[in-house]
Amino acid sequence: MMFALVDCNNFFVSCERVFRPELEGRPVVVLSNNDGCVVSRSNESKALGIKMCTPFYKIRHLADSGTLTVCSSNIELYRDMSGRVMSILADAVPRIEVYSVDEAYLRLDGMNEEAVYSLCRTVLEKVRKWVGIPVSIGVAPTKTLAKVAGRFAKIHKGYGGVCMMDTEEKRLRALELTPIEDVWGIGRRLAPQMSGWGISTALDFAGRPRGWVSGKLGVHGVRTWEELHGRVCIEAEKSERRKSICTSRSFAEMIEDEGELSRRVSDFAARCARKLREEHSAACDVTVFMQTNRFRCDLAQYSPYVTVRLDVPASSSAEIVGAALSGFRMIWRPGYGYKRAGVIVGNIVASDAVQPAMFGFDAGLRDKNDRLSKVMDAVNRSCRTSGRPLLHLAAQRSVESGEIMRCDYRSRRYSTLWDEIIEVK
DNA sequence: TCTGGGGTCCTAGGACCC
DNA sequence: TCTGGGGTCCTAGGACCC
Repeated sequence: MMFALVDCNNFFVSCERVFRPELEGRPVVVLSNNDGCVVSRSNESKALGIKMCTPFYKIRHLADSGTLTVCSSNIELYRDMSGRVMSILADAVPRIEVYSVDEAYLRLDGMNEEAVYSLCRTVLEKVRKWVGIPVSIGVAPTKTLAKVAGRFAKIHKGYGGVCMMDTEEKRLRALELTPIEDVWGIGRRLAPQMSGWGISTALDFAGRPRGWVSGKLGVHGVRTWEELHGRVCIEAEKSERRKSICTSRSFAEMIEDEGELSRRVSDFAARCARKLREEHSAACDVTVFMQTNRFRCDLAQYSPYVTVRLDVPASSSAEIVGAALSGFRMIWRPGYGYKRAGVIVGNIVASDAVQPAMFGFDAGLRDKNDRLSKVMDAVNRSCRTSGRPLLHLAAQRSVESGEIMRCDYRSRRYSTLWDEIIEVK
């Protein structure tokens, strides 16, 4: 059995470059929401020493001097581009597993090495030619090893983007050359501990006895260890249905006003409800959280959250927003400047499996709410010209209404909005 | 002045039950 | 005075991922 990990290089930056070819070869970064910090870097900006998650204000001087090109994130564009890449992959093999917006695993069973290699080359070239996105592909017997191979495909030009780990010698050599902190599953917290235990490479880790790994790191560590030995442990595909859906934002300015914050929370809740309906799901739990500015040690901190339980799983905006607002009222305290808030809906089930409640929420009202949500969804689907919904509940205030979000370096919505596409032409 | 957003899984400890 | 033990479920928090 073989897995191929297909990974889009510097994905968000590469998406921007498709529509702005003049950025090729230049240092480019894409910023997070609110132009907060760096979330994607071109190789040239990595070479400048810019780290992932660097706050933008620390590198603003590079942008001002013209050294660095900065883009605000354009999530709709990236999602659209991701879909195009994934559909090419899905056409290439019988089974793919989309792991994230910029990564997917291909299952390559029953093929010999040459066939695998040639398939990977074809995929790489098609994605590059048809979508314009450069990818790296790592092939190995397990997903963790495919990640290792993918890293080599990315950092060593000699591979031409495809690295195959198809012999025992290559596996051992690759593990020897892979720092432990670059292994999938070894994160920020574990890496320093590893070095304390005298482990600096993946090979050092793989050389420890299984029992030792189990004692120190538990089942998670054992899985990684097994996978590095070439034995498949991480196979299960993610379930179809997400287990929780979160909508949250940091605010450009701190919010102190109760009404203002509750409108944002209502909006987050309505977005969660909409996402639920899009997936034909319903949720039993609605969690509301808010946070003060954790970087301002000089200010009082307060970061409460609460989960409101619904009697019957719901997906109508009215019910989800209602639950979120009741949670909001439980935890809101005056006198703080809130920098971030959000809503998480959890305990998600299929909406067609929902049993009507015998008591509690009135069935007639529920039905009315569901129908209202359907109508709103339909109207908003057919009237989306500005990227924001036309209809919303009175309690909401759209977080993307412009005046409250910063996005000074935003690219056009090249692939997703007709008015802007027409404008480009 | 200025620091993202959205997920998953595991585990320890408490509640509860017999 | 003396106060079991084991199993299961739930939850909060931590760690990881992109």
